[in-house]
Amino acid sequence: MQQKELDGFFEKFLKKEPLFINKRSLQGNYTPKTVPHREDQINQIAGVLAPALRMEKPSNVFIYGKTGTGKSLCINYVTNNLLLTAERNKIPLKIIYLNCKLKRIADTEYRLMAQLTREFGVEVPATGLPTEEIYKLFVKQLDKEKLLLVLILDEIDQLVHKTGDGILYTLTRINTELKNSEVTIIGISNDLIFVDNLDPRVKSSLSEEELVFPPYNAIQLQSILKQRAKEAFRETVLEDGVIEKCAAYAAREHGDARRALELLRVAGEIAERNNDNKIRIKHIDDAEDKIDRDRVIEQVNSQPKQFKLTLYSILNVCMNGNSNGNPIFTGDIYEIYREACNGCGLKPLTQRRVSDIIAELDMLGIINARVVSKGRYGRTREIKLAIPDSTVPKINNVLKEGLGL
DNA sequence: CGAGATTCATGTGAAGTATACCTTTAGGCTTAA
DNA sequence: AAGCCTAAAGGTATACTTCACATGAATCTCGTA
Repeated sequence: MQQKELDGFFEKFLKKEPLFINKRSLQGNYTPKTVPHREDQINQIAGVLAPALRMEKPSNVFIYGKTGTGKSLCINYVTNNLLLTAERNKIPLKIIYLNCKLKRIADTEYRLMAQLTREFGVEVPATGLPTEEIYKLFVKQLDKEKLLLVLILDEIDQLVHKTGDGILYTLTRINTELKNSEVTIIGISNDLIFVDNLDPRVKSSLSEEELVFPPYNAIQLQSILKQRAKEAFRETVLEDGVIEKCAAYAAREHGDARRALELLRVAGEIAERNNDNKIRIKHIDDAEDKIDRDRVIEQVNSQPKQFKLTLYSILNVCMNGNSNGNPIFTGDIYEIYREACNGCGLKPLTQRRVSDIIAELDMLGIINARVVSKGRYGRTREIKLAIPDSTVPKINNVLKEGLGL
């Protein structure tokens, strides 16, 4: 009986006209044929990088802009084309893109160099070797034959925040050690004031060219959405006002185009799942919830156990005791944390370390933690959840599962 | 009443430790001439 | 004697701990008006 039902379901699914023609064009890593509202930036990047085709080292570039303002997209767009031309003309050009935020991949000097070396097809151990050794290995690989390397470091501010600007210094100086090859560095940062704390030597050599990506406004977002929607959906499936609403939502959050596109895509998926033949405005609201939830859950899940446990403790303190938005403090959390450690057989870390973990959770945007002085009553972090209440229980479950509680 | 000293709870920096992993080296064993 | 394997020695990166000092506004203290 159950089987029959399922059969019917699949049959119906097949007969139904799909909403999507090409879902890919709404996905994050998709590079469209044209990038509207970013002509200036693209031209500038192209202008800077073009000398590479004559085997001259392009200037280093520094790019600022909030998330979803098209930084990665434009870089991708330009470098892809550059690479094509280079291949056609047999120019030895290599482009490496690295996101420095990725835990355990490129978040320390050693790991960054190791990852770069791996890009040349050389396996390097995750630990054990001196960083210097890896550096030499990388230089050797790079200098084996004439090559222009364009190194794109995304979210470079995170890296510097964690490990200081020593890496950038070595990287900007690497050209002096190379005989055949040359390296151009493109740094991407969300943080506009981050450069000010850099060693002046690094600063000047890294930002030979600077480029700012302003946020998209609602009108621009609309046109982007329309362009992509045309590729993604069949013609009649969008209810009036859907695009406008997506754009408005995203404009509200510093013009984040990635978010707008995701909103539209997820709304489509929800509509499809509900057997609706149109994407309606209410689907967007559902989509917004779902995206927030999924993003946080994914982020939470990729954290190490101790981070999860710390977050779990924060969640518990927030929900149980003084729930209604009252801030909570490091001390409270550490107490609960210790208890929770007993609960799941994990060895408790020191408060010192937990304090650092809380700071990192703050950096990730899962919580808001602010150092406040409470006068006579000491000094502590004031911690608030940065995730919507509706998703808290779900995340709590995810954490419990991950910790075996 | 107000200026300065005190105080609390924890932030924060530096140095040390444990662990996991790496390469090098020396010793011991096997093998083949 | 040469070749190969193994274990010890000596090294590193990373996550964490230990120690010690820094912070900064509420509160206290005490001199002065």
